[in-house]
Amino acid sequence: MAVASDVSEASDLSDWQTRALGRLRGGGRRAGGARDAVISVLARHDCAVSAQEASELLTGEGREIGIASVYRAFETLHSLGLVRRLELGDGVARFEPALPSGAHHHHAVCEICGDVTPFDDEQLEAAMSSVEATLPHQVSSHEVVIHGTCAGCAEPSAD
Amino acid sequence: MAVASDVSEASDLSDWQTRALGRLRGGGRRAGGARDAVISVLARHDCAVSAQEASELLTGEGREIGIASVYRAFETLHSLGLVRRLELGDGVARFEPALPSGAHHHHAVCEICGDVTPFDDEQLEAAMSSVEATLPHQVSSHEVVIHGTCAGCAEPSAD
DNA sequence: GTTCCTGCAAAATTTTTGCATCAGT
DNA sequence: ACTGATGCAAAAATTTTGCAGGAAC
Repeated sequence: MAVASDVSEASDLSDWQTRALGRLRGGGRRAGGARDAVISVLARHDCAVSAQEASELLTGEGREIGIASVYRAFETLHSLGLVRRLELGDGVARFEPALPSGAHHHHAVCEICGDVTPFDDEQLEAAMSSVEATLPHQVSSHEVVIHGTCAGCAEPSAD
Repeated sequence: MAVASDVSEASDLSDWQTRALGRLRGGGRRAGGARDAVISVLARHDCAVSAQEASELLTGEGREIGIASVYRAFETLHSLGLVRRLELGDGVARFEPALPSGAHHHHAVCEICGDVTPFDDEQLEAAMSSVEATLPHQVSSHEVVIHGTCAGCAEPSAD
């Protein structure tokens, strides 16, 4: 299956949220509203959320968080390995939960509307592993970004 | 072979430079020193050059170019499909020649020293093609970024 | 009460834009 | 001369940092 949106991921995300909160507490850190809020946004959206988006989503649900706190939350989570940091080509950093299972997906970005579609593929991961084995690097992560036009934007409608 | 640095690419790059200059002339555009300078930097470096780097390289060889002109040159070349635009994870856009053959490579970035190593792999490209076929997108390009620690930085030397 | 967190504002970066000047055709 | 290219400076956008006030333990 190419598009990653299994039901199983729902519980993974719930686990992730619990784990993230636990890791923060365990590290001598405090519960702080802003950080929990950012974690909850990530847990609900899973895929590629920017600081702006997280801030707007939270504002939309009545939970207004300073943008600096959002960036700081992302930074903290990233340094703990709890989120992946992505750049999809528009000059904005995005973050998404790093699941303990190592499960992850990649992204197809529409050059017209900017829509981001997640996908995953076993053979692609296998090929990545092979390539990584040939590099002298100690690989910690990888990301694949596909650029193109999404089905909606490519539609031969009004032309 | 994993690391892309064939001798054959040298002539590809020479061709690319000629072609890029031709395309600019053909589009009613003028020769302008800044744009030619940026093209020559890309042709010589091939791999992932940022605006800052291009500017510094040119300054280093006595050819001082305004940073705005460098950005404008990249933009023009990108809109003509002559360069690929990349983001490797540090919040900076990088550009490299888009060869007419479609030949391209990907990048491994060291998280310690920031060094960028190009690589390519046929099987990886094949896997990418397969995945792309399953997407409803009209794919125009793709990029793969591997994050990790390079051999030099991983060395168990002074510890 | 102490320590960490949060938010605002200011700063630092990267990239874009306006405008007057300069260069290619 | 005309038109587009360039450079400088200002603006815009994204991200980071300083600091005072507030919250968690």
